[in-house]
Amino acid sequence: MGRRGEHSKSEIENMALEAAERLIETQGYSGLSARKVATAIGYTVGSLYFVFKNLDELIQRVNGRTLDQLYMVLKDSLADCRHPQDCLYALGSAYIEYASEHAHRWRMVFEHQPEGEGLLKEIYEDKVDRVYALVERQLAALTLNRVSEEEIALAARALWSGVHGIAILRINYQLQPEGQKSVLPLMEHLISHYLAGFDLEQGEGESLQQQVV
Amino acid sequence: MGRRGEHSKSEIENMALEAAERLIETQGYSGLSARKVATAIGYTVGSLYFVFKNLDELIQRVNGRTLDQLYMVLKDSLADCRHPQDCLYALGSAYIEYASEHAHRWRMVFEHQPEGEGLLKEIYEDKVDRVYALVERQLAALTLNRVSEEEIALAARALWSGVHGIAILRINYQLQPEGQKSVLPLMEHLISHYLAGFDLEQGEGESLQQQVV
DNA sequence: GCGAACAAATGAGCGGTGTTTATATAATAA
DNA sequence: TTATTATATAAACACCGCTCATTTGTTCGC
Repeated sequence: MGRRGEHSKSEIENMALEAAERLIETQGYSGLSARKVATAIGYTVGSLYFVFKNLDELIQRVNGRTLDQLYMVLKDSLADCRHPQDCLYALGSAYIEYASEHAHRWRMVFEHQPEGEGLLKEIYEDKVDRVYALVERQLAALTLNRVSEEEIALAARALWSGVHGIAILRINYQLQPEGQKSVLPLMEHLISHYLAGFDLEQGEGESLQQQVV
Repeated sequence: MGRRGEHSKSEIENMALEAAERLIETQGYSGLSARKVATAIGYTVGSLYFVFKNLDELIQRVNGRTLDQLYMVLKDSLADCRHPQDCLYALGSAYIEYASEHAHRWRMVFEHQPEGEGLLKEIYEDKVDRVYALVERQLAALTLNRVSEEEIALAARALWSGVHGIAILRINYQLQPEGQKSVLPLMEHLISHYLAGFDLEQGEGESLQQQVV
């Protein structure tokens, strides 16, 4: 055997990532295994380890692609909104919809802890930051320059933690009988209340500066 | 061998749960295995399956105990507060502290999906509801009877999703160099802004009733 | 006291996992 | 054409969850 050159290294890489995504999407994390991925692309286990250091790296790569895809979806969701608050609703709606449609793959992004100090981890964090930046931009537009950049960053993380939590609620109950009702009003409720408070408190001097994570 | 009657079934059960908790707390979910638990309590694998249907059930039992413990901690955190908003801060602070101190075990509660339709799952959900009820009680006190019970329940879930997200931020970055700074101001920021918006919008008629999950 | 019945505990075994490595093979260079 | 090099393989290792025939200790009827 040894069909040298039939597929380039990066081709195998792509095939493996796509196969892994398919497995995760349909069977969840527990449905993923090196042998299954290898079989799905017509190779054997060993070849996978020729391309990826280990399964952890493959998962991180899948997560990276998921984050890219999520970013695109969120970015596109801003096409039809004008007022920042509506744009935040649009982002929240798109976020929850994506999480719901790709529940397994989406969950893996947050549940799989990237281990080690590799370059891959930094790329990973940049991708996360890029998603948050979309929220920050809307918050900045909403508050003009009345609020510091740092506080905007923190507000985005606090607010989006809430939207994230609602997305988790959504996918946890989407298989139950009473899970048919929309969760979007809950998301809008959270955002509107939060923003209303933001406008109110502005000027009271309760700064959050320097309070990073 | 066969040391019949040395430990009762429930004794073995308890020993196993404690050993499992220790393993999870120190090595995370991946450090847990039936053989390790069995060895830790001086038995063999087979005996574990005499007490638990499978490893999934053992994990659900561990999660149940974690939820009980979390409930107690949250309940105790309310001892020194008077105003509902301060009580919410206290709950948030206790929640984040518990999550941070028992990160692995706490994460498992949310990341391990209870499978099947067993009785255990319902007990599990009751334990979750009991935790939410602590938040609902403060929100109810804060809004008196201006807000319906159902809306309170939803508000509690929306708000606490945010606090939960902040707790995740906390444990994700607690090992990093810049992770030393407190996340508590971020939590108070979220709660105060959300509550401020709650008071504002009240009366505008944007009801969330019937919008369950 | 003794054998039968029963409950408790074992440990080998099954099919699976991630990962490593010696080996075989196909494409390329000399 | 031969030697080299890059691919791909299959076997092996140690572990995993889980099952079950078997052994063991206890207890009960006689």
